[in-house]
Amino acid sequence: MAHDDVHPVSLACGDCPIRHRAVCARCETDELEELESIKYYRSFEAGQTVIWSGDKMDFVASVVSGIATLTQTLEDGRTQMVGLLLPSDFVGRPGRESATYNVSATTDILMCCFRRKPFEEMMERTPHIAQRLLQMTLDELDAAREWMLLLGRKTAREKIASLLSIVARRDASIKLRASAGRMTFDLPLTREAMADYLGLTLETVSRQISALKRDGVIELEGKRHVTVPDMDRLLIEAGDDSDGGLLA
Amino acid sequence: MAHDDVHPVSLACGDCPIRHRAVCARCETDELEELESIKYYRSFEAGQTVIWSGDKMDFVASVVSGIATLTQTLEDGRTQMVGLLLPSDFVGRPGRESATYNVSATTDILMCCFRRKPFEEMMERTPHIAQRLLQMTLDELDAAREWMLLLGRKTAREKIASLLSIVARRDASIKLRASAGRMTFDLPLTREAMADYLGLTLETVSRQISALKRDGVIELEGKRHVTVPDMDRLLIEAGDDSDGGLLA
DNA sequence: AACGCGAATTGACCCAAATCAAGTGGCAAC
DNA sequence: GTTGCCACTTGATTTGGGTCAATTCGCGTT
Repeated sequence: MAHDDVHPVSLACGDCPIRHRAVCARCETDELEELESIKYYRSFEAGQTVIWSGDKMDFVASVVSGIATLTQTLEDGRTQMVGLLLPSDFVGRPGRESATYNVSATTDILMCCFRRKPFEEMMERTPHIAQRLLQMTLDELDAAREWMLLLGRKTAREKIASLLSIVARRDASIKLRASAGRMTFDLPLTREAMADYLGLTLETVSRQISALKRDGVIELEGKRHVTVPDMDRLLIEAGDDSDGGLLA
Repeated sequence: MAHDDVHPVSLACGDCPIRHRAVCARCETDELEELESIKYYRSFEAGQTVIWSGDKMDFVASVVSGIATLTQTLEDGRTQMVGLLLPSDFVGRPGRESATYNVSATTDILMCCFRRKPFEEMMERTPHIAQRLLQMTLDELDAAREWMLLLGRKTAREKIASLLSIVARRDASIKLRASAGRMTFDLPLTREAMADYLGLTLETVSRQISALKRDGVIELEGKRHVTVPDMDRLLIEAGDDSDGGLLA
């Protein structure tokens, strides 16, 4: 309902919290200055839609803070999340006129937007940007492929355990804590969003979370706050690697 | 069983059938010459494994001819295809030591391989390569996301219809024929490979193909040769867009 | 012509997850 | 403190696709 949108704030790139992880990570000072000249900030409230699939999109952007989702829909309303956007993640595709997915804010978010045309031109001239974007895109492709394995072959219980371990791992990496043994974190998603992520119904999500709780794999405080007493146990439930991914 | 591998043939890049669609598409003559110096050909027979997930991989490559698959596996043997590699598609990730997926030849294939280290160095210096690779990777990411919608939300019948329409569309684009009305093509995959692609069992694939035949959506000649009398009908069965994707 | 073999089909049965339908619990508004 | 709303839970029932098992269909070999 609210509009917010174009933001008064103008953060200097040097002070930006995602400076070293976003699409601008490899940029030199002079390149940053050029980016500054084509950037602007927009913010959205939790629940708002950032862009509708098919809409004209005259910018690309980085998520500065908060969480957003990419979703695809069949006409009869079935929806599948195809991307989870965390701080530093990139939205939009250079060279593409219109959006191919719905983008929605899950929490309040702040986005650093670049006007598309100037950004594309700059990308042609600035290998640092194209190189970084390539790296990020390859990472996303890997994530998408892992997700495909989950969607195609895992059971509901394994899907939930996988999602929990992904959130736990991410949370640990932000807080710089080891992702082993006992862990605690908040679920940034509603049951429905989890269902859309995992290709399940929200009822099944709820039941499986209850089952994992009953079996002592997780502990719950309220609906969203999760404690994992034994991370290895959770990883086994997720069905990935028997060895908690210590190698490689 | 057979070994083939390093190929005696040395095709000049100028005469290469995938010259204008592969990772080298944007390269100038001098850049091509440099690529020539680090490239070599390898061929594999249908059914052979090109690389095992986790193996050291000291090359990246383009598929020149034939079809290969990328698959991921859970320890208990459940497998999911996560990529279908057609001529001009790229295999391997610059900057990564070892393979993350199993790559197998579905038909006999020929691959144009580049030694990884020199390729990576060249990519740093040659924006044309990084730019093209970015474009290709973004396309693959889009394909992966469409695939995720299929895996997460489509019914078995819709999955089969979607796969058939993908194959039909690709076949039409190669033969430069309109992809409307009556169409005929060969399935390049076994029932099992289709099942791995779609997150189904091979029995379900077989049953749904029989059902589509029974309902007149497709006609079969042998196991592999398919005729679609009405492409629009198939697209409706696939569940994507009610309007056969005429817009955009 | 008989054999063997892998790919595919078909049937009978079963089960995990979807669907349909009540409830519960927390919290903001009046 | 009552009302209403929304996110979530839980139960009963159905069902789509998986599992197990038997054939069948090419097709190359001898």
